[in-house]
Amino acid sequence: MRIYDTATRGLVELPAPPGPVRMYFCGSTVYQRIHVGNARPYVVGSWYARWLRLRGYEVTLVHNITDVNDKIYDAAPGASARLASDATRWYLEDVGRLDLGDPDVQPTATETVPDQIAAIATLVEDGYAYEADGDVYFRVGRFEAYGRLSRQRLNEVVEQEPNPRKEDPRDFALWKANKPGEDTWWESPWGRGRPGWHIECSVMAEKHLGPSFEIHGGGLDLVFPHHENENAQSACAGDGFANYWLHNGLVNTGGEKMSKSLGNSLVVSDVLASGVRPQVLRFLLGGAHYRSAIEYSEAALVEAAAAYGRIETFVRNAGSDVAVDEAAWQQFAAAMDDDLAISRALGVVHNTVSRGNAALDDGDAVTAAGCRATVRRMLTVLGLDPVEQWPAAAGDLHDTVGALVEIALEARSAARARKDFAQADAIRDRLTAAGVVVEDTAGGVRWHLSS
RNA sequence: GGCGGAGUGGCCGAGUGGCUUAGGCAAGGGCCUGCAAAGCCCUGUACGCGAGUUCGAUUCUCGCCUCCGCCUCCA
Repeated sequence: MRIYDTATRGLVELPAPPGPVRMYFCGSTVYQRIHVGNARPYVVGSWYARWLRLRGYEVTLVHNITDVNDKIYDAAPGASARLASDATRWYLEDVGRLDLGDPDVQPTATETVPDQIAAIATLVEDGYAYEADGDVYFRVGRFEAYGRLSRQRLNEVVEQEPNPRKEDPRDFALWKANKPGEDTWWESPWGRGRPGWHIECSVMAEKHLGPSFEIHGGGLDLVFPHHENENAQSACAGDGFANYWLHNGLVNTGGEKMSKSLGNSLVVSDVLASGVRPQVLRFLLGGAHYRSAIEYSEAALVEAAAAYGRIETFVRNAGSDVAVDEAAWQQFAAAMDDDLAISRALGVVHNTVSRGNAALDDGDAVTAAGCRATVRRMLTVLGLDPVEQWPAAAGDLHDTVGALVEIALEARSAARARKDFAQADAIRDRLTAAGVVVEDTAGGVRWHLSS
């Protein structure tokens, strides 16, 4: 199993199963509903974890929730705690609707504040940090590896707002003294305040995964300064931090990155409410290599739905499963083992679908069923198995709905047999209006409920 | 200005020093079909520009152009 590591800019071989593989992904700052871009690291993290588990690794997956932040104060003056807890609930709802199974732990920054204060105190004691007027800053100069992850040159890093409290303009805040209007705060050895963004993640990761763990992930836009700073805080003590850094490409819309601050966010809950199926959204977000940027648009969504629909139709048409085609599975697995080369893996899926369709055309039901079993096994790893998504009635002709539909279809067949096409079409139209999609295929008449 | 990434056929998107040069979507032709849907078969010869290395480069090197991200909150 190979994985691309941002720190070394190359592929590295993961230790053999069972690992362990402990993974931490930066989740979202919660002050509004998550957008499609926020969903990508969630999808990528889940898929990585699912694949590693299938390969026999012991995986622990942590996705954090940042629920204390300037943005939250700004968005809800005087009611930041309330907004944070509402938005945390929204986050969990939205991410749950993506339907990929829950991460093992989803810690919040606020529940970890005491640990953060302890971590900051240790850094101060050891001389890596200093207090200044109720703020605490990390001494960047004390950590000689600073800049190595993001390959920034320290002297080129420009500070935007000069801050006279800092010893060095590149130092960053670990603890921020309470300011007027900031209505969520904690007591600390340095007075009232709240933690900085970077220390939150460091502490949440180490609390749940230990001082040293395998993979730290997040969006490509977090490499600098966020991950660089996390690394500095956590690695300066000499007990390590993340062994590998994994970054997903961004989701663009209209040619530029989707982000809350640019105001071009497309919110996951709206997208799903508009009728886009979660599996299509996942198919779109995962269809390209996880490290490249993807463009999110109406057209992209339509294409993803068409591509996924082809696979789904085949699974619907191919009858029941028999033994998996090992050769195809091996090709798929080889792509997945190569830093989760999803596009290549999906190519194998599509090839298997084509082979299955051709077999169906030739009346070779056994080959078709084998392809179906193979496709389903591949898609299950990605949480995309169509059968699992279908309403139970569609797969079971023995329940009430199925029995009624069967009766209607028999009447239609009889009408067709006596060339009464007007009657046959009328029956089909009635079924369609009732949400039952009827298809005449090489293998006979099939039906399913429209989504 | 500094750091990093990318430019592939109508669109999306893999990949490779030459070999059968993925795959999907869309398009055209054919087959099947009462119609429709689904499916099958066929068609399209692409790698930003300019040099260089090489017997041969889309793939390696250099230069250039363009785009994106980061350097400030950001998945």
